[in-house]
Amino acid sequence: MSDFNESAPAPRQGGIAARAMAARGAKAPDYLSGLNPEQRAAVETTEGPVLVLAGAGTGKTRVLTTRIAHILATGHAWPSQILAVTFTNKAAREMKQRIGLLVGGEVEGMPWLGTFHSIGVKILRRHAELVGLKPNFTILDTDDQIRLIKQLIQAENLDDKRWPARTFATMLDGWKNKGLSPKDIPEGDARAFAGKGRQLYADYQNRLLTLNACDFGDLLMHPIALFKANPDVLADYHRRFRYILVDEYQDTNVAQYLWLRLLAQRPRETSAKNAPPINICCVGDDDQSIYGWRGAEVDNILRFDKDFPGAAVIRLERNYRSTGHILGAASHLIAHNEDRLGKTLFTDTPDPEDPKVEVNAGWDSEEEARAIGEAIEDLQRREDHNLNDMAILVRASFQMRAFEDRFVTMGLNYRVIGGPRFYERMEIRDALAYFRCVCQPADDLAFERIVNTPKRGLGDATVRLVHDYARGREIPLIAAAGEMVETEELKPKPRNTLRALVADFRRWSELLSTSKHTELAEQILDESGYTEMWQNDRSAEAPGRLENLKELIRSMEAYESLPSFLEHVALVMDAEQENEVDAVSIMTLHSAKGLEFETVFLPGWEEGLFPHQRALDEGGRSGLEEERRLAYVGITRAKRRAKIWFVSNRRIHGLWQSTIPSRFLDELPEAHVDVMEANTSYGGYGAGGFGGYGASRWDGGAAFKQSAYGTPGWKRAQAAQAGFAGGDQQTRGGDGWSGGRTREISYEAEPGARGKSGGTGGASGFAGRMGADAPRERAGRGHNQPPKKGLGLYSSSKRGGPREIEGELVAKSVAPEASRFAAGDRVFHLKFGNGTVAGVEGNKLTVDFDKAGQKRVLDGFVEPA
DNA sequence: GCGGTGGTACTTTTT
DNA sequence: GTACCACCGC
Repeated sequence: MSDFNESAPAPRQGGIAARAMAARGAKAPDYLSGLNPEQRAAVETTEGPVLVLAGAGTGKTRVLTTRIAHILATGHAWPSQILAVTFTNKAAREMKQRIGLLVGGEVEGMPWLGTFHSIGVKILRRHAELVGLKPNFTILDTDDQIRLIKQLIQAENLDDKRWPARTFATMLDGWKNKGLSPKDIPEGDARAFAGKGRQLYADYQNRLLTLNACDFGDLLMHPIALFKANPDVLADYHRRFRYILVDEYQDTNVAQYLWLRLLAQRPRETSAKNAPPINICCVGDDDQSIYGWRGAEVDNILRFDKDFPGAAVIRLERNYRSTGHILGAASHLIAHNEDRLGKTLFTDTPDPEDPKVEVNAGWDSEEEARAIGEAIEDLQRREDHNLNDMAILVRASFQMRAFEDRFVTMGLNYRVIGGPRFYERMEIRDALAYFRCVCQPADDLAFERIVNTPKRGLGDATVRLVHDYARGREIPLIAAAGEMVETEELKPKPRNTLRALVADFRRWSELLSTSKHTELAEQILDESGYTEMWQNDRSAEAPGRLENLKELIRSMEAYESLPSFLEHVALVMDAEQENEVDAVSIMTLHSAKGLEFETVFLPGWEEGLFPHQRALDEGGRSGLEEERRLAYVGITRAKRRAKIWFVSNRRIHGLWQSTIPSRFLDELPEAHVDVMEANTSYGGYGAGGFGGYGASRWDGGAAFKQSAYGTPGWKRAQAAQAGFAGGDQQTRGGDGWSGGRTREISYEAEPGARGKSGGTGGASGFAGRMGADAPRERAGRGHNQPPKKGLGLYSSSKRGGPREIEGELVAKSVAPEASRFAAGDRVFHLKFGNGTVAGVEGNKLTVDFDKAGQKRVLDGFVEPA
């Protein structure tokens, strides 16, 4: 293994360079100034295992990057001797950039800074043959994986409806997260899939080997197996990596843990007695572990000092991000968790002017969206607050819809973070499949994807024949196709088409070494008819897809060849997005981790949604604790303002349910919280206990500031709700949503509510807000009346709604001013396509779309056709 | 090869 | 309620 020839001997700790540094060191180097004592300890404790428990906003990334700079500056190691792993490409990019700021170009010499997966590939490419792969193996994405599994399930003669490939893929993922190979999986799992669980897993792995392919899990599994089976290889890495740094350690799964342990610990009976130690430093926050559901083991961080005896544990608790109220609220909340190492965040700069955390109540999700929209405009107007500094963090993505709808009608710029990503779009995947076939003619999955895209008359029947032929001879599909077109086995028409296609691929492959890769890529898409397919497509998405294809080619410029671009794409499924327009961000709590905003809106704090019922049902207490950590993450994203909302009615799976406030609200400390009086809103929790949780201070009006809850309006409203919810209960049943936490409607508490069916009495309470008839209808029918109102503009998002076009689809005109369009104009809309303006009202247009029918849209969303 | 229909699922998401 | 998928019929 002379892979490491470039690795010069490490500067030893006692070495001259290091001592010189130390001697000079009374005066701390620049990069250390500005660190607080704990941060500095975390940076300077270079030797031995170190666990840095870095609370939210305590300068975690700074510590990590400064530590690396320090190791380099003091001559403890060369850049190539540092292994630094992150979870996401984004984190890796940021780290690299920040190290660059500290040490300059030296960061370029850090080949081992990257995600677990990218480093995994790197290792695997060097030793591919040791696990039965060729070094140019392909990395499958989830799509390919599922198609492959499906084939295997069918090959086993299992009903793929009863045994969906998706489910198997999830199990597979779980096994690989735990580092289990087919022989290691639990008996129960082995018996899954009609007793074929283990068999299928083994088949799947074999199939991957013949395809010369890996899935994401294998990028960790293979290196682990490789290290175990080849101690000499592992020893080489031991010699190489002097310093190992791990970001977000609380998110590591078992496989990643095993991988790290192999790299960080020499076997005890090592011959290299005098070998220098390997120093591992893990940075994380147990309170921000929110990925248990995808295999992360908080336990890894909780157990660190047992795994690495003598570990120094350094706590970073000084928070530089948020106000005292926000920290107070978040800390008090998270203190309800039992399984934690315990940290208390504090700030040095409390300010009496700081706003407390707000809790607001609303009637339903539409009202919630409206009120938040108003709050946003208010901040914008009165405080000159940038939209870019505000975010709405939701528990589940279906919540986004209400905000999108509302903001579109308001003309408020927004951006949805984390929708379907660039490389996941159909057209991009198709294009990539073409490129893969050209670069790796054995990539059957890619070939299957595009044989008949665009439609060229090579349907299932033909493909099956080619498949059988290929199987029989154990050759790839393209090769099989190439042979078959010379025989009589196919009917003339498909034979000719297939012959042409095979010839195309052959030709493109030959151009691989001579043409410029961007030109070749374009040529492939043109000659295959793929571009044309979208040009001929009259649907509204087609122009966007063509644009995406162009963007794909453009982004290839940065790479030197098609294969190197494909590798990048396989590992980096996100694409950078612009932040140039001022817009409110809407995203899930999960995707908010690591971000910060001046103002954060946290809607949907209701039992069943947050904490999510499923987390409770499936995860029990630890599920609840993870939900609580999610809440903690949410609150700590805010620098200055956190505004929490809950509503009393929400539609889940199509049914309107009455909901009760989240238990997390009760876990917030009163001292740091303001309960807002509902002014434009009605939030009703007058009656009833917190089923099983005793009284909540949200149950009564008492806790509400300047309570309006004694007023007649409030009482009527309450009555209306009791009547409504009472009826609602019948329809709800035990459908999983309600679980044991169904709101107990307390007629006793509000006797007047009964019989009257509440509605009419409540009307005045709602009038002007809900529309005078809404409550009557709701309460009167007694169940499942959607508190429907409003125009239902923008029925919005199937995939490809605003979410997909993200950032481009923010309304351009915010102020309702005269429209630049007039009736009769032809216009184009990113989502609805072409249409004719039927009417104009300020900046709102009524447009008859050719495809989508008549819609009302803001003129900022369309352009002249 | 398509388009309509019916059945089903429906938290969170990276690589 | 709705979105997606799979299947069936033309």
